[in-house]
Amino acid sequence: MTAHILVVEDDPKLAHFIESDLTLDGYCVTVVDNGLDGLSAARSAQPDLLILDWMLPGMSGVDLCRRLRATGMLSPIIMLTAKDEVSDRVVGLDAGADDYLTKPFSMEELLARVRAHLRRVNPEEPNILEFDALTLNRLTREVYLADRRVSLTVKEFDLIELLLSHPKQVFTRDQILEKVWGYDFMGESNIIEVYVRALRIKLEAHYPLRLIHTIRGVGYVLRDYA
Amino acid sequence: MTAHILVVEDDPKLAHFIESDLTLDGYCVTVVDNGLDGLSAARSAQPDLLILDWMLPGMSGVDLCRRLRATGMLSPIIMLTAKDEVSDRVVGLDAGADDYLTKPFSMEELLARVRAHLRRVNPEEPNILEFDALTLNRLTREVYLADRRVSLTVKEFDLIELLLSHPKQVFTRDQILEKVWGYDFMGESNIIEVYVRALRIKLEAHYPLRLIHTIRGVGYVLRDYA
DNA sequence: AGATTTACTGAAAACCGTCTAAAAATGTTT
DNA sequence: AAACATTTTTAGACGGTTTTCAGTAAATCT
Repeated sequence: MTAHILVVEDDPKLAHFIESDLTLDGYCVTVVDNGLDGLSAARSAQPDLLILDWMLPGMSGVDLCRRLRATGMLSPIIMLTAKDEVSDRVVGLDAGADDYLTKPFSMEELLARVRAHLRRVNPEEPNILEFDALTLNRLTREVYLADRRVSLTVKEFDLIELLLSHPKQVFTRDQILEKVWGYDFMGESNIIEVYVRALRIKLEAHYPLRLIHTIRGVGYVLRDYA
Repeated sequence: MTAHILVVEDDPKLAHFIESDLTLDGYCVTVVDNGLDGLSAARSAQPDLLILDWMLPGMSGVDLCRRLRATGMLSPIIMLTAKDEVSDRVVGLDAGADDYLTKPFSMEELLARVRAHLRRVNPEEPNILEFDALTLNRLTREVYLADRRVSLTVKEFDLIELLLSHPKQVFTRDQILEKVWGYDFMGESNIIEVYVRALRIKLEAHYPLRLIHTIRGVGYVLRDYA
């Protein structure tokens, strides 16, 4: 789920910066400090994105990039370099790099590019969610159940969208409260029950099967069996 | 289980804010107000994460950080500072800090970073646990025994989850009470026996082998031999 | 073997979570 | 401003879960 990023950087200080910022942004990060290790790490870990330094001991970032592309690596590659001549840039892109960042650069910039590339490869979450006879369209904010449109309020929609985003996965009350209502904590309230009931009434009015199930003491799930 | 956090902060007001917020988030928090105490507290308590103020009486946070790293402290360190010059940031990260927060900051921000760092160090546990014919899915909160779904109550689930997290490891009654019930102490009660029995009945109804074994005088184990 | 400790069993009691319906509060449209 | 829709709160009923209790069985020790 969370994207895995491989960083090949021999400057320990810079490597540490990059690692901590990427990690903070929620990525799973692996750092190695030379080209050979980069090659094997890339092959075994199958990262979703690679960040390679131009200059590396053993094998240069460009060579590493070329060899990875030659052996079928498709994930986006961002090159880091101290030089900014066009010729170098051409060499890098020619070797198969997708992007090119010249030192010094800000972490914001790196993070922005990482996000952009990952978004491109990993198309954002689908706009259509489906489960059993349920279909939800995030763009039109419409929900259909067995080809019949079900009209929902905002909160009802957000709730079913959450459940539909991970069918069969049990969501705790706290998770629901946080995702749908944005509350971190909330002293006793049965707002969730009220909305689950509203949804059930609307869904089960024209469909015989219960889809939203109560997991007593925990929360709720979307699934097609009892 | 619950992460232990050491806070070294000499401003009593800020220290109190941090302590109460972290405690509310479920962490076990220790607060000291100077570098020397911080050093000894860090060595004796082995915290999972440290929050150090940049400016401290006696020993600065940077020095403290450097000395801790020099003596093998591996836990993530978050520095708090009023300055935000890049040079300081570099000095801090250079001393071995993992992160850096400039005052004033919101508690949400601090909590988010704390969570992020702890998540990195303590990689979350697997969602699927298996042993013998038993399979437990933490996301769907379902337990299968020999391809047959076993429906469990919350406490039953939590108990089998604990046993399943370390098959063949004997759990004492106290451990079970703490992990499943959250009780630290409890005058005589046979809740555990009652729940073990409930689990055995449900599991052994369709499976011939006893998986939960009693270790007399100690507690219980999950294993496939007597 | 008998005494003593420890665990198991079955059922009742207490407790708590969820459902339900309706009213109150809030927001939106006409 | 009135009418309507949505969101949130309130309160009681219901039922499953959790816990306690008392009696029985099994293991350990003398």
